Amino acid sequence: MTTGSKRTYNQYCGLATALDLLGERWTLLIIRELLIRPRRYGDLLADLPGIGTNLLAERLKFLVDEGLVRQRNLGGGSKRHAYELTETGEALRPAVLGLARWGMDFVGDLSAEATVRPAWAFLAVEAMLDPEQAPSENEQYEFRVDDQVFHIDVHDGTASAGAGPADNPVMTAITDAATFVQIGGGRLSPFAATVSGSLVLEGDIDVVLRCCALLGLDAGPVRVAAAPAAV
Amino acid sequence: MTTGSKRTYNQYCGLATALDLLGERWTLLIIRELLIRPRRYGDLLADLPGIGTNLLAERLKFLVDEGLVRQRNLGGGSKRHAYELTETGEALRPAVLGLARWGMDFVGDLSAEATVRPAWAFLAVEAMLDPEQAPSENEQYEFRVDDQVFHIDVHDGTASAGAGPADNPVMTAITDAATFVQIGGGRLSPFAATVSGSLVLEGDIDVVLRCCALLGLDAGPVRVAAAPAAV
DNA sequence: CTGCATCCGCCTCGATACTG
DNA sequence: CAGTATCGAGGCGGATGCAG
Repeated sequence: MTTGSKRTYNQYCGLATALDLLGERWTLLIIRELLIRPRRYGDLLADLPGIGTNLLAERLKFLVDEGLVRQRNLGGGSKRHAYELTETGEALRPAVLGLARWGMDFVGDLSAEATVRPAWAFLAVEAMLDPEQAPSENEQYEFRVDDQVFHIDVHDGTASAGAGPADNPVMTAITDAATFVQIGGGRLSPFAATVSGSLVLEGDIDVVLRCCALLGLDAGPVRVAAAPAAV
Repeated sequence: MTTGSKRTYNQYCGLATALDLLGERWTLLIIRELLIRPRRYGDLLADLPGIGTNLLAERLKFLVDEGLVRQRNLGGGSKRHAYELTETGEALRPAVLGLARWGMDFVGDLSAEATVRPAWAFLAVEAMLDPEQAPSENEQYEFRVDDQVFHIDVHDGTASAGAGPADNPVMTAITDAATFVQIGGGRLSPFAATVSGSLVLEGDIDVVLRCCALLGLDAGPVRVAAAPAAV
């Protein structure tokens, strides 16, 4: 903190400007966590293994200064507060989801050291949602990934994801976070996951196929099982 | 290069995986340049001031190894080749444009040391294009930013950007790169830029307003000038 | 106990010099 | 022209300390 000289690309361009704000290590992962829900400092520290306490504090202070994040006061003591995104930070959601969608095709095999969090599955569903594929039926699909429950709501040809259970789901998917990411990355078909038992689907076969299409998924050889007449 | 240990977030998540590939310094700016057009090593070095020769070589090698970039052989000597994006790398376009669009609202005043390149204006137009706002008319708008010429083609309710001049433009915008970015970031209205002479617009006023809407721009008090009856 | 600040070893970065 | 080799500076990661 001597000269205050910050490393910058010095380019008059939107992408370079965005990277001057977000390009440093851990910054976009902090944004990801806050896109899921507001968090306390300790929550972020626990959900981002390896970040180091000084870096997290420094990044948060910078993001607050730049107006992407603000502190909301929780009741209790003076130091009890949560970090949450401002409107400006929230505006990053489509861009971050775009990167996440692209990266899902590159997730490798699950190693022993890798961190897995069910909350990330919620962002994955948002990232996979293809608005063009929204079915004409008004219906809801519910997802239970470990301890996280969220849903997709299709209404008047528009699909959106939301936290918590669905009001009246026509399909329910129950699985664990690792299986969910593997399916999203195309490394595992919903059919195969159902056979192995790591995914449990409740709902009509047509509904399941509609939901898979909405998420850009190839369900696997489900049709064959349902209609053995076809090759 | 002893252990080959690469710094990774070790998170089973699409965004973390994407950042393991793209999150290091300069990487996304290299992708940006290749999204505009293929480049030689020397071109990239010239268009990315401050990168350093070793970093550029290292990043390119990594991107080639990961399958995002490939080398295309140009005629001449054996060492004459250009770098271009693979299909996988090209798939980053929407995500990168999303970040660029977000960042445009944060570009500050143009400083003396800042680099400005007219080629970036092409990506800016792509990033600003709002498919929802495509007019019903089939028409083309041409842009001449310094030495770069590109256009928007609206056809059957779909708008797309392309390099080179338009076949039959109903509007032509002539400006410099700095002015273009300032307009895109909302720091300058097309109207004000026209008054100061840094932007020259040729075309019917209705066409200009349609083009501004397509790019998410507030044209400025143009209506007042065209119809002085209104306040 | 939570929310940071300080310190230290190491790795990445940026710039220059050098080679095919 | 297209990189490789080298080295100082600074960002990062982990442990520890401390204040409210």
